[in-house]
Amino acid sequence: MPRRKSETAAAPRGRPRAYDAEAALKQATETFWKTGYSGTPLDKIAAATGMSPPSLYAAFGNKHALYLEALARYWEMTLAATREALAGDRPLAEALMLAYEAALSFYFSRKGSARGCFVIGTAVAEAVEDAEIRKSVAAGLRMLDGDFEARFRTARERGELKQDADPEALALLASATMHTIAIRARAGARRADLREIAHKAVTLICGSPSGSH
Amino acid sequence: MPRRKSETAAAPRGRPRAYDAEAALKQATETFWKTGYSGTPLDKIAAATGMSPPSLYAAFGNKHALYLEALARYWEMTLAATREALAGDRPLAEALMLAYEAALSFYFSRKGSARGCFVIGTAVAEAVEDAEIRKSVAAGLRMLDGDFEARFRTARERGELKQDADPEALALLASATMHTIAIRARAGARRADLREIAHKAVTLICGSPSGSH
DNA sequence: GTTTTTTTATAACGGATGTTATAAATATGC
DNA sequence: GCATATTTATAACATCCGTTATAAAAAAAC
Repeated sequence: MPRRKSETAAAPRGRPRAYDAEAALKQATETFWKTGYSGTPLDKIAAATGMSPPSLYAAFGNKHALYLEALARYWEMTLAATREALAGDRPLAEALMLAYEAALSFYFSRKGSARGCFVIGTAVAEAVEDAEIRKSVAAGLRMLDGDFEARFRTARERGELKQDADPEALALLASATMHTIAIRARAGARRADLREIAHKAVTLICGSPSGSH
Repeated sequence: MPRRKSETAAAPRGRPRAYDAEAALKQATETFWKTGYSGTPLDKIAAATGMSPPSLYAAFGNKHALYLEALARYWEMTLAATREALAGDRPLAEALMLAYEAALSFYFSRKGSARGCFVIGTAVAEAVEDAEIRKSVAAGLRMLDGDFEARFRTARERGELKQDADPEALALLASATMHTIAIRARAGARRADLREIAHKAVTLICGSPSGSH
């Protein structure tokens, strides 16, 4: 019995696409990550994705739209990772450390080379003159703040924090810790040192250490 | 009585320079600040400084050397401002707030437009692929950490902090607060909100507020 | 005033940039 | 097999990029 292909729609009429848009976006992100938006010519994107410039334009519009898509996808992935780390019944300090560990796994590529945060390493540079990028950065930062604040609020309700603790202020310090790690990773800091920094920050933020120390 | 010109050396032989290298570097910095290193063509630098490309090359070498000089000068100025804020007999929380206020006065131009930190807004983007810029960023971050740590150490000696306080860890949070402010300023945050963030962070870092609240 | 020295302005250089026109290639529908 | 539809690869495009050659301009030295 000849089974249908897994795609729901019928095969389109013309020559089939030779690229996978999802995979291409991922590789484009990797390329922007290294040299930034202004610093990355479209040739490099074409080489990294294996797509020709016309295919890139057909798939994404233009360089700017492609970058915005990469930026949006990065926010989705990292915010999801943070939320997952903060969710669940883990103790507060453990949850925070998990969030920073998740971030570090983004900041260091699989080969171990430090590239830092995509947002802070590439979007922040464009944010002043590019309103769309600035808007994306501001919205993402707000989301991160909100996720941390919600977790601290929960912690206070659970009795993990003193009743007079300020969830908003603690969230700012938690975000700040994320930011400083992102910056330091791009400046060449070693992963172990950044983990240590995160641990020191978590210890101070939570009042008392959770694990060792 | 004909007084000598203030310059010590005798007038040089050829046609006199029409530019002031110091002022030009300042204007070049302002230009890089907005659109980053990769995003700023030399034409814009020439227009901002009023210098022709050959004069720029004679004065600074090339675009890369010019940027490095701007970066070095920025570090000098901001680190000096931080040190000055932290020096003296001011209470700890007041000294910290002064340091953040000094930073904010860099992050917002005289016309009030937000541009954030020059390092985080322009150098961090290049740091991954440019070893010289990365080195400058890393060194500057280390200095900032050190200045904060020294102040916290002094505070502990003076009894402003509990005897078991960890100056290194506190310095990391103080630096992180600086970094998060720098990022948010470039993402369009208002100055008053950033001042508020700084105040919240200082309150947490110092244990108890110094001024109001 | 002529020579020498340095800086200036103009324009050029080769190559890179983002984007698009053109035509060949590869699929479906009949 | 032929017409139709879509994507591909190649190359062109106008412009911009960082950098430098060239010659005029402006000062001191003699």
